[in-house]
Amino acid sequence: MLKKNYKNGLKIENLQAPAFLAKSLSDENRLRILLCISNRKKSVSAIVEELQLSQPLISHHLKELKRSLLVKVEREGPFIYYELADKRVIDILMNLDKLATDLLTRRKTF
Amino acid sequence: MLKKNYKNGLKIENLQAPAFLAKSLSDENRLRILLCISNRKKSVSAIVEELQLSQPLISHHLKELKRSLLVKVEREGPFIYYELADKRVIDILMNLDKLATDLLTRRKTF
DNA sequence: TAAACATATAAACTGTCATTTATATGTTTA
DNA sequence: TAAACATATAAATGACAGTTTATATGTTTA
Repeated sequence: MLKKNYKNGLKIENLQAPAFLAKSLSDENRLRILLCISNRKKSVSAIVEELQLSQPLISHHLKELKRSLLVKVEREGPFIYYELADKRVIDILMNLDKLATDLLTRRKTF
Repeated sequence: MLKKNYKNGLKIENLQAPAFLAKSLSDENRLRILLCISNRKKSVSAIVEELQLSQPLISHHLKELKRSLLVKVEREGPFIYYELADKRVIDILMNLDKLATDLLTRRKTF
């Protein structure tokens, strides 16, 4: 029995990984965190300060981002620094944002 | 007060749209549906047949995909056809899949 | 118009998730 | 070692999402 590959390289029976990554990107606060650390690693308290969210909430989302392997963690004294594991996630975010904008524009135009 | 733009064009205070799109892409069955209609429009029953999921479940997910503007709908007689609203969503899926694969590989390697 | 078919909707259930509040762990400094 | 600080974890809560079962809507055909 032939399984379709959809020439994209995507296999219809194995979409668990991209779905899991997308779920990690589906929360606005997590996107803020990713953007916040997109240029350099930052400590939890620095992220809390920048995003004006509670420390437990930031920690919770960082844990989620770590679970999906999107961030790397590093200790330096009392501080714990988080950084992007792969900058390509920012490109994906840009593409998502562009697509969303275009889809919304089309709906309003037509 | 200057708001950072993160040179990516992404504004940290306006990530609602990409987060919403990502949420739509966060379910494996919805990704299957998107892939299933990636080449040509298909009727609901055709999708049900291909993916071997219940008809109400497919309808439910199609409604969700329509809500996020990712699919277009068209009636032809008794059939209702769904098609991709924008093929770029497939590129995004490919990038998500590649990133996921690489992240997982790295974890197992190091 | 009645029967058959395609699709959508509703209700119910279960599990998951984001957030808050409170507390614990671990590190540095005095 | 005690106090101060940085971060993580736990418990509780309310909201939401995926699935199933049952039924409704809408279209075609006999």
